[in-house]
Formats: sequence, structure tokens, C-alpha cells
Amino acid sequence: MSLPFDPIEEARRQWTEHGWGAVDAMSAVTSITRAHQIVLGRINEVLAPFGLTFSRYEALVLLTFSRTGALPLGKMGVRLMVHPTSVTNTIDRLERDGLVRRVDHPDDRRTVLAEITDDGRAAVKEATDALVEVQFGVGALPKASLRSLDAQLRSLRLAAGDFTEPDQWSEQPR
Amino acid sequence: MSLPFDPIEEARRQWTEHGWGAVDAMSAVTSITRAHQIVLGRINEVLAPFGLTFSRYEALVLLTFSRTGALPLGKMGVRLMVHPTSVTNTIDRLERDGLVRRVDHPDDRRTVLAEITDDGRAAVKEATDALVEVQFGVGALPKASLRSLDAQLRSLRLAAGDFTEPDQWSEQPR
DNA sequence: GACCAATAATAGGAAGTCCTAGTTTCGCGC
DNA sequence: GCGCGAAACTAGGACTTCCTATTATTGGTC
Repeated sequence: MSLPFDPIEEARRQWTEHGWGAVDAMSAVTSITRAHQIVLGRINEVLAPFGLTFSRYEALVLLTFSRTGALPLGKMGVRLMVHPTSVTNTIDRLERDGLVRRVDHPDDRRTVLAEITDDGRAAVKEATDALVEVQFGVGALPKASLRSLDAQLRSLRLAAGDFTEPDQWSEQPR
Repeated sequence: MSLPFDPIEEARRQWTEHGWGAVDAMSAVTSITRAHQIVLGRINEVLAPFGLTFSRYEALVLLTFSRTGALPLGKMGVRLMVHPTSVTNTIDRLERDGLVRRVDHPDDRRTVLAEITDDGRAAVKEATDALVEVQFGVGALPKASLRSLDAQLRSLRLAAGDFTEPDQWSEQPR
């Protein structure tokens, strides 16, 4: 399964050899793509026995964290940073599997709430244990590396306008 | 489009508050996911005018770099680090758009070669110019950050067994 | 009070990824 | 020379993501 050389390094070499520009950017982007592919694959392997995928798991976790166990689909999309139609799709499948239930919003009839079921809560619990067990598939890296990587990616996200920096000098205010 | 807070930092906070483990791993993985989503989105926006997506573009680049402009699909899958069936899918679409042509392998009748066409070469050229122009969507980051990020992700890939380190102590040998 | 723009969700469609199952072909071993 | 496992590709299916367009509802404006 594993190559005797680093294909990204090979790409850098070819890219440079052909005199093409932005090698570092190309390389970084390719690395992100590949890292994502690896990590997602590992996580989905771990989640499969529970009938979950990472996106479904993330949705369930979000509901678990909410006060009432229910959230409008739209709000979930914002928090999960995915397109509204992706949330509809995710909730469809979670509902099909009985891990979530669609509920009318009491005040706004346009809004639909996704409410986690007891089965859903049980699934999150087990799945979380399994993921923590394998450190989300990145257990092979030391904690310092993970933090450093996280910080680098945060810069990337900030530069991309993913969110606005509230205050550079204060810790998260709660 | 951009939130007034960092949703990943918020996730860390909640995760910690609930006493769940592997916070750094969870955070790093979520960051990778989001970074991938952002970068891929930007790149695909740039490529759309040329009728390309990132995966199609990568396939064309690989063919451009090959000596004869043609490669077996299987070899492409290995180099691009994707499943064989993904290559079939990609080549289907490239062929549909006339950027690639399927050719019989001269010696091995099991093997199919994908050969880049003149239109394909032209498309790669224009698309590459456009991508380099915007530094693959990560131009906002300084070169040092890109290199650092790349190195971190290389560690992750190495730890995941993505490839085997040829020699730990030498710099990349060319 | 009526109208109209914005908001929330969904339907349908295009793409990408992977997996499991075929079919065809190769090449090694006996 | 035959057979049989391995290799290369494709078909079909599940899932995720996004986009555009549609429907229902809300809330502010005149």
C-alpha cells in the first residue's frame, strides 16, 4: 500500500524541473489534500462499525452539545461549515437510521429542528470512545506536532476569511 | 460568509467542557478537513472557467509530465494516490471533454493508456497559469508558513505509512 | 392590511471518493 | 501446454459535497 518514495516530493521535483511556479503553494495544497484523504479514511474505518461516517458523527456531536438536543438545520450548517443542502442530506440518513428525528420549530414554521434520539446519544458515546482510543487516527504524531499543525492551519483559515479574529491578545473569552 | 468566531476553537471549548479526550487530535483533524474544503473550493473556482476540477487537473498534469504523454490508468492511480475506480471516473470525463484519449497498451491487453490530447495540453497550460497566478489559493500565507505546513503534513503522512522514508538523514537528494 | 424581499428547507443534478464484483488477460509453475 | 492466481480495468452502488431552483413562511414597508 505504501510507496517507496514520497509522491509529493516527486511532484515538486517535476514541477521545478518544468520551470513551473508556486511550487511551495502547490506542494502545500497537495499535502493538505492527501492528509485529508488519509485521516478521513482512517476515521471512517473506525466509525463504520457504528453505522456512522465522519460527517454524520460531527452532526450528532453538535446536537449532543446543544442544550436541548435539538437544533435548526440551518444553524447546524453554519456550525459544521457545510452547505445547507449537505445538512439536509446528512439528517436524512441519520433520521433513516433512527439516530435523529425531525421536529417542527415551535415559533417559525419554515424551520425544521433535528433532535437527537436516545439511540443517537448512545451511538455518539460509543463512537467517541472509539475515536479517542485511536486519537482520531493521528495518534502517531506527538501532541506538540498536532498543536503546531493546528496553529498553521488556523492561520490558513484566518487568511482565507473563514472567520474574523475577535481579539488577538485575549484567550477565548468563554 | 465568515463567522465572528472560530468554530473549531468553539468545538475545542465544548469538547473540553464535556471532559472528552484527544482534544488536540480532534482539533487537528477538524482543521485539516476545513482547510481542505476551503482550498479545494478556491482552486475549483479558478479551474471552472477551463472546464476542469482539481482532480481532473492533477491527472492532466501527470500526463504532461510523462515522457510520451500517455500512462496506464493503474499507474496514474498510484501516483495520484486515489482508488483505481476514481481514475476510471476521472478519465471518463476527461475523455468526454476531449482532453484525453484512451489507447490500447501495445504489449498488455489488460492495460489501458490515457493519452493527453492537444486540447488537453492547452488546457493544462492555461489552468496552470491561472493557478500559479493565485498561488493555488494560498497566496495569503508567507512562503515560510507554506513550507512549515508542508513539513508538518509530511510527518503526518509518513506516520500514516503513506510512503517509506528513503533515508532519514539526507536532504531530498535532488 | 397588502406586498415583497429575505430566510429555511428540500428537490434534482453534477462530481468526487471509496468499495465490492465482475471480465479479460497475463505469466508463472508444474 | 495447462491451469490458476494475480493484475488491470470497468460496472454499479453508497456517500459526501456543492450548485441551482422551488416552495413555504416570515417580517418589514408603504
